[in-house]
Amino acid sequence: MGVKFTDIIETEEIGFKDLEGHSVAIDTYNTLYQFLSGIRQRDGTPLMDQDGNITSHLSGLLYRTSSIVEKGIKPIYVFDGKHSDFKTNTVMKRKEVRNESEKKWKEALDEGNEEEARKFAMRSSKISPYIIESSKKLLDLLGIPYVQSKSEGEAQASYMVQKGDAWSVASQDYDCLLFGASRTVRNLTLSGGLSNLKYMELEKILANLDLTRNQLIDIAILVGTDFNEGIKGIGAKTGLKLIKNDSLENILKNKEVELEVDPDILRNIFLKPEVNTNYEIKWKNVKLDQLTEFMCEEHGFSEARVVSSANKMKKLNSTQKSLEDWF
DNA sequence: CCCGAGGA
DNA sequence: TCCTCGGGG
Repeated sequence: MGVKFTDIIETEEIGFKDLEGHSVAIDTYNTLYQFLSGIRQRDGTPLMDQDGNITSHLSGLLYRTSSIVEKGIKPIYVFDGKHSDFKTNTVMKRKEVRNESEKKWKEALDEGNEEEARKFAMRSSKISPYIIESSKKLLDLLGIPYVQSKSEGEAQASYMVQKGDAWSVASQDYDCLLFGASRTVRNLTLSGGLSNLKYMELEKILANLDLTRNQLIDIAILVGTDFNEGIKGIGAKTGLKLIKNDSLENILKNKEVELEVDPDILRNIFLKPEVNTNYEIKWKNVKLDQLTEFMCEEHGFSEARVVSSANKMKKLNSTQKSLEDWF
């Protein structure tokens, strides 16, 4: 979900050409959730193999990854580690919504209401250990690097951009700005003939709003994040006005309200997140035999489609090889 | 969500 | 070349 900043943050329209040659650290949790909720039949049933294992995420991951590689983008997938204790409430709430939605999905199915069924099926999606493991296996076979975070995936991805190990983060959430990612790309999808890519640059956003990153974080804390509830009645616009004129501590004192967590602890979640600094980013060749074995034999995918996707992956190695040949 | 066939 | 739509696993 992330912090609700839509009302105060402008995004730039960009095209795939603007990302050509760049590496992108992808918020995997975000991406898998999109696939699991979106890739379904009309009545909400996800794609499944002959044994009943869900394959929606493998479908999405294979086709999207190969397509963005074909466009000259170099993906790095970043997986979540252990979430912060302060996120427990958010995680519990999401779990409750999932369970409720699963019930309502079944009910709608019994009533023969496909549209309703699909809506609730989408909300019932959950990322199980099987989903994670099978996704990592597919990435291995495609030769795409992935990095395991110690905490939030977005924190890790943002760190990698700060380090210069990735050019941009790809996520739907605004949280990466709080984590200090200088560049964030939204809607890194292929859907629709014309792409709907959006771009955010932290420096520009801060300059336009005339804020520091610390102030942006304080606005988020007032509005509410995955780690705290926020203050009732304060949205992005109000939060912006308040923080421009006063400190978070003073605002709270004047309003005679308290946060459930100490502000400095919340600030440090964004300013000093636990990250993995020991990772290797290397794009390798597709392991075609193992890929078809895994995707076609084990999970029932069409061989023609898998081979066609594998062919798109050659773009990565061709650009790398030509560089090696040069030196 | 993404693919690909087929029509405009 | 663009768009729609049915099916994918």
